[in-house]
Amino acid sequence: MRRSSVETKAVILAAARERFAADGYDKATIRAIAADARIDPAMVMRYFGTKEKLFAAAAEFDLELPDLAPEQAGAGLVRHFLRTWEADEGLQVLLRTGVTNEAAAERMRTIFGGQVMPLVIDLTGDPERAPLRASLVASQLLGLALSRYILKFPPMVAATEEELVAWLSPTVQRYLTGP
Amino acid sequence: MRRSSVETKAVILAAARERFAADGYDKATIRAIAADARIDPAMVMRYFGTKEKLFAAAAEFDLELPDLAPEQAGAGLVRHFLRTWEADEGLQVLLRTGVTNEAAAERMRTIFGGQVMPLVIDLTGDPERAPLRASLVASQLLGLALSRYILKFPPMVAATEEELVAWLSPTVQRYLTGP
DNA sequence: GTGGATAGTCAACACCTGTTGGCCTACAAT
DNA sequence: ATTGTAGGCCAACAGGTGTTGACTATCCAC
Repeated sequence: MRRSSVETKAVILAAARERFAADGYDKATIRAIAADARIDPAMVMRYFGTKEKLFAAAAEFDLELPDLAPEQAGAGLVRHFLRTWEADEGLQVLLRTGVTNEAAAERMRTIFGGQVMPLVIDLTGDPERAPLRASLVASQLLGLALSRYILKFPPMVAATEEELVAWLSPTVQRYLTGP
Repeated sequence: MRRSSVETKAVILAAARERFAADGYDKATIRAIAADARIDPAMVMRYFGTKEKLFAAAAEFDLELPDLAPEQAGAGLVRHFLRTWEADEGLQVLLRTGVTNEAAAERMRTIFGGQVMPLVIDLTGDPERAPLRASLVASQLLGLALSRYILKFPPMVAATEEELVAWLSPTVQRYLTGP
């Protein structure tokens, strides 16, 4: 079969995102990704050069935080995070591999540091405690993702979005703006 | 050199715990563990049979939750968790590999489900919501470990034990006994 | 129709993995 | 001193990994 270059590249990237998200960096082999894309492993190298570059492309990700009213920032963040996680595999890719891969961990740090911190400063006007506040928020949000989507604690899997928002919002709100 | 059988086995196990804790299951190779223990890789197989069995031995772990007064359960849990994490590599081993390994994830579920849930029932007398409460506690505690020890968010690394306890206790306390 | 570019395949490479069996070698009991 | 046992090492296996280069097949422009 013969496809256009950009089409094939997109197919490979989609397969890579799925595999990386499901298995992490090491277990997601080039051969498996190529098989998913119904293509020869050599094509993956042709289009992306190296496994690391393919990973970098697959882990492209942006939190895209919306504007949030100060008193609803906690609830808004939790809800936004849950939906982003389910809509975009990028976060899952990063978490699954960030645990054993320093480069992915670094990206995680810049994503949360770089995107949540400005929100905190905007909400509190206090740049000094903003880094810690942002990290606390990240700790709860990533703990949520870990227990619900990765480790799959049954009660977390069974909970509805609204239940989780109700339980976690006060926590996140306090980390953002509380004493 | 010649050591006693039990001695060598202990040396191997110690090296394995370190390697698994630092690198996770896949990247911690038998050869690397053997090199750390200054021994031939074949010895590892001789004493533990297989890599999976070696991992099972290295991931042996118990939370050993203490008795906690109801109104200090949150603070007590956070402090106990932090100290356990730093004293025993078992938790780190489990988290690093549970992210990409179903067997380790299962152990994680039974450890937190099986040990935190009774505490919740004891504190609240409400068995119905106990599983969700325990999972929420786990989400925050594991999120703490993830951001501080694995992803190494700088503000979380820099924070003192007391600061972290102060920030996280209200959260954990509310998950345990709050509305 | 013919040429050249471009999508795709194949087979092999060098390396690393867990795992195995045979071979030493030091010790303790006889 | 001899022997049996148990700790330890070596070399190799079979399979899987990322990566490479030569080769084929298809399309489009002329």
